[in-house]
Amino acid sequence: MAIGLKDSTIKVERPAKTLRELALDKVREAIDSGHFMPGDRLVERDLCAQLGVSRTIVREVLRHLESEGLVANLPNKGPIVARLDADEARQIYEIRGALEGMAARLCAERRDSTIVEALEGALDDIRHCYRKKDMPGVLASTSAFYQVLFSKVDRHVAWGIVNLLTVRINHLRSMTIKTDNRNVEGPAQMERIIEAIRRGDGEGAYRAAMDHVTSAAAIAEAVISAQSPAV
Amino acid sequence: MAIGLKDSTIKVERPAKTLRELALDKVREAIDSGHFMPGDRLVERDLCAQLGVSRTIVREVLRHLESEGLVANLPNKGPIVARLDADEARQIYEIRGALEGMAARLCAERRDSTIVEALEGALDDIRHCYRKKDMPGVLASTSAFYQVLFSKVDRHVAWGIVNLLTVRINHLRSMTIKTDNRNVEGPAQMERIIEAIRRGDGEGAYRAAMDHVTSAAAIAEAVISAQSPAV
DNA sequence: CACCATATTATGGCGTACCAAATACTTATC
DNA sequence: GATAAGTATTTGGTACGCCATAATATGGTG
Repeated sequence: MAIGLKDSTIKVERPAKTLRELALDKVREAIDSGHFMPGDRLVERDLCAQLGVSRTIVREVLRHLESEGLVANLPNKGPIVARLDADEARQIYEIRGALEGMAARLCAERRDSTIVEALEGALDDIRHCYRKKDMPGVLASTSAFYQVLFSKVDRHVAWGIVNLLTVRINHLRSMTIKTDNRNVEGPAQMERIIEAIRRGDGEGAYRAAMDHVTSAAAIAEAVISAQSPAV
Repeated sequence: MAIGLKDSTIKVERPAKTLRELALDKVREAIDSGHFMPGDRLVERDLCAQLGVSRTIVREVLRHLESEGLVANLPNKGPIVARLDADEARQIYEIRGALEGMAARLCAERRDSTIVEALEGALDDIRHCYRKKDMPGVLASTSAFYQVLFSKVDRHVAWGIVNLLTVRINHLRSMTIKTDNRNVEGPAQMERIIEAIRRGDGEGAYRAAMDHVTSAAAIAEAVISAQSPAV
């Protein structure tokens, strides 16, 4: 397992991550864990101190996050954690719907039983995490579910984009999965995706994947409008 | 004032671009103009000299391009201009199809006559550039056409992604538009998109946009397999 | 002559110090 | 009390230096 992308060799994934990559992960993690809230200023030298790295690194990390859309840069004022408004969130969910629907369709058309098995496995993980109330686990295994969808049909570019977008709505995701009934509705929708793929119904798989994202988006919309009554 | 991220106000776009942004544009331009070829090493200190900026800037630029996928970083060897293989190009065209199809559908469903007018205008530009054999102009006005598609339904996130992907296949694009008959086939396909939008046919607009990308992808595939007989 | 160990070089990774310009915050003066 | 002047704060940008590693050259030894 964990075949990765294309290396047939048995190389160690990350022999030595650079300090920059470590710092990047830390800051990203800090943002979507809520340690840095949207709108917070990210003062370079403060980050240097907190991360224990030089300004060079911090600047590169901030640029990277900026190009990912997690950080916004106010001219002559510096970087802040990007705010996510309802409209942007809506667009992100919409794009995910289009891409995940596409992947689901391709999976259905490929008629490969290992796809169904892998998806069932991921779905089991999700249900298991829900039962244990392991919410980070739910997020991770949900991502794993979709990763199967994309990687089984070798769509790593699309998967990269979905991942990029997902980071930006991560805090919304953690709220949507805690919603009443999402623990049964979510897996049920994913089961429908699997069903459509199993019977080779591309159109049905597309719609099922789309439905899943759409309902998540609806919950997210409710959440976002509840938490910011007045922008 | 300055509500935050999206300014619908009439602010001057770039009163003062930072040096870093200038350098970023320069390098990006150098890559897709072919000044730097895929596989070329991008030695930091050389770039400093060529651009006349400090290493800090160069590094930030390289990181940015890396996250855009235009530059790849070989561990312990440094950055090179990313190679684009046929499979990746195929995936990029596929994603563009999904997103542009989505935008076209939304345009059709909105039933706004100004959309049709704007698209006709852009298409006229394209035809005009073809007549003048102004190939960079064709590329630019084709982009403008699609930008209308996305911006008229306020999908700037999707537009951003399409743009990101487009940069990576830019040299392919410049070859596809030079293909025999593309100067009549391309505009004809775009006309069909407009027609579907005009009659409010969402599904038709989706398919027409998809067709246009698909045929471009087919040409690109031919080009890429012709220019690299053996990888 | 073949081969292995040791320099040298090129380059990325990382850090420090410094300057200039813009913004925000005080303070002093009238 | 309001305004002008001065002072931090912080980014944008530069210059330089150090270390680690990989590739290449060099040289010595059997």
